[in-house]
Amino acid sequence: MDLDERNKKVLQAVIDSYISTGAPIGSNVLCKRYDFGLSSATLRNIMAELEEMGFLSHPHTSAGRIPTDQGYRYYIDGLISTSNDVDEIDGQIRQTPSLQGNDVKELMAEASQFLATLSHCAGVVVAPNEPEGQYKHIEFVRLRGRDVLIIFVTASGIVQNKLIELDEKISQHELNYFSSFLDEELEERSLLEVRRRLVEQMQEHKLVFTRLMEETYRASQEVQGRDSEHVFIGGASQILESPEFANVDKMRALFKAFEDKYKLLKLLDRSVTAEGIKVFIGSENPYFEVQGCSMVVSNYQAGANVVGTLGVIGPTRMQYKQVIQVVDYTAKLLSRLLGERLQKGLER
Amino acid sequence: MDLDERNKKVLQAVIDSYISTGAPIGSNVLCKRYDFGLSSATLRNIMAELEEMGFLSHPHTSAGRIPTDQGYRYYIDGLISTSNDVDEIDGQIRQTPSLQGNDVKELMAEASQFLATLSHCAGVVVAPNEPEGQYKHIEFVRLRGRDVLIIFVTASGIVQNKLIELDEKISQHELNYFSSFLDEELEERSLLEVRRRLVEQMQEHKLVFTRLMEETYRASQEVQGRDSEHVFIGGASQILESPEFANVDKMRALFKAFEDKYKLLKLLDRSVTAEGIKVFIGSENPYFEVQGCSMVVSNYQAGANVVGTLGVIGPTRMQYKQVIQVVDYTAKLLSRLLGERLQKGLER
DNA sequence: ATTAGCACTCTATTATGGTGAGTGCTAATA
DNA sequence: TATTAGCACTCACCATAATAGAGTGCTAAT
Repeated sequence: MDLDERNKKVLQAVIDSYISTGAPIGSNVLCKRYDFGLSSATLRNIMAELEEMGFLSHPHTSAGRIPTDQGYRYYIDGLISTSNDVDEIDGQIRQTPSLQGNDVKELMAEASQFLATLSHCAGVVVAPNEPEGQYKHIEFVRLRGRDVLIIFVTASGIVQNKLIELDEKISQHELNYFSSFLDEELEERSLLEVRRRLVEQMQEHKLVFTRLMEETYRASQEVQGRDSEHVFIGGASQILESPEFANVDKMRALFKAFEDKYKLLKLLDRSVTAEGIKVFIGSENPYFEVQGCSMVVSNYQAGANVVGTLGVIGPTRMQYKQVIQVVDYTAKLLSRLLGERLQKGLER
Repeated sequence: MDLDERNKKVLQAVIDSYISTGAPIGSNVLCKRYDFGLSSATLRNIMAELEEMGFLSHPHTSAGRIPTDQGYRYYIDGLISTSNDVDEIDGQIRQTPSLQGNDVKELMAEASQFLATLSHCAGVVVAPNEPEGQYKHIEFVRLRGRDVLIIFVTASGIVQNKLIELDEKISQHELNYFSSFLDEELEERSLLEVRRRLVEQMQEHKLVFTRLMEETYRASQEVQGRDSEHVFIGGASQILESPEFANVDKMRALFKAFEDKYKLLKLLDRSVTAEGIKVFIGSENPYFEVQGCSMVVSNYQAGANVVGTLGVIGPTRMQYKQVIQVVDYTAKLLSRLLGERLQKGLER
């Protein structure tokens, strides 16, 4: 399905126009606004052709053309492959305060807000999941005789805490002993190894500590858990600004979808397999039921490993050029920040 | 401004009807649906009187009556003082899964969701703030030479962590020493005392530890911090179900307001001074600009102290009876759970 | 004091016609 | 052969008008 150079230009123009005005565009306006050296009649023929091929459509007989999802797809594929232009949003990014959260969760929340502000879409960030992440420290704090607070720390500074109730009393002294034991045992291991090691240990020592080990095991799972607490949505109200969501039912559907963070999580996790920016247009995404939405997503890294996903959700008619740049920038920014944190955790 | 028994009944009926149907009610329908033993003409006179007094109003000449904010106020004041009826929502509450979060934050998020589900409004919970809360433990984890992770734990099991960079290198051994020192020094003290003590200590020891103390001080502030991270909103999309928000602009305004959690925080913190349920109707609340909203809020406790606020935000036309019961129930439930946690932390 | 009756008011709904942007087709043109 | 001018036709959109119906306020009778 390849297009003539001229047709390509016309398609581009139609989509550009539609993206910026939101109104269907007719042959006359197109002819006047862009300089094709062609008459409106010829444009009409071309547009009819593009419609035939599935790139454009008609809201009704006497309206102008609007892009179909397939049209957007063609447009964006062209965009991504040739996106070496100067950063047009550079100025905006400079003006926006950067991320500085201490806590990883804080950082994620800020990043989602950052995305939203710059893209005028809802920003979504899935918190890091590092099976290769390194164990750093475990701490047990005895509260009452049988109640113990477990604090699990990874090298990149993620802290997971958990309140449990043991079957038997245990002293703080014993807890400290056990914590040093684990620190020594698990030092420098990856979370995956940590869990394997814990299982082995549990089979050896069939003691009081078994329960503690079990819970430590759970904590190590939770630290890289994939539940709704690990999804951050910022600036959802940005979407409400766009006229395509000036419809009450659509809004409702959208916010319902946002509340089901778990689904969103699965969606984002599955969507992004390869590295780099990915764009999902309208119906292309089977998991997100809301009509007329697109997603622009990317991976981010901590050190050498891809650990999470971030992106934006907005109307299909969005400013893809800018949005792609913003998502790309944010992914790189977050990767850099996490990389730094990781460095701090690993060096000695 | 006291009402005749008969007028009271009519007002009650009008508001009941309006709350359940959402449509202005006329004298004819009122006459047929409720059994006053009065003709529609008499009701017309009464309604005109109630309007005169400011309890009812007219959308336009030939429409039925709807309650004013003042009308609601009267209605609710009567409601609260006489709310000793059987729990009508009892069944629903039993069917709804209860709160079980481990982490305090998780618990708060669950509570906001719980409120929303039962009240069909947005649920809001402000996380506990306990100046009287007790210090339990501090832990310093050395990451790289100058980077240290501070973990601050209170008796009720709240964990606050913070990543800092010192000016000088420091060994894990020194950190452990300092942590034991602080644990001994601050044991059993309230957060308020902890901060006072830290200031004193800082003046005595003008050493490397000063920076650590400073940051410990900050962590102790943050643990009872009052920033946007401490506000939990659940089920905001519930509000979208009600027809009064079927208006796009209102929706927008509402969600904008929800995103400004900081403002919401101040609003809730200020609103509730006395104990017990409070209801804010429409314009009564000067800080929340969205028109047509009411709030039902209550305090909750940890042990003997009031530590936080929770409630719901919904359309002025909400099922106050049920909602009040739900908010009351949730506040008590949360108080109980926090009380239990606190017990665990304090006993030895 | 209450009620029946009635004229009046105002919204909501439906019907109607005009307007204009845009198309598709045909015939003329380069 | 590709392009263009011209023209009839379509259809959403808007404003206006007409109608129906719910509800009121007032007056006079009970």
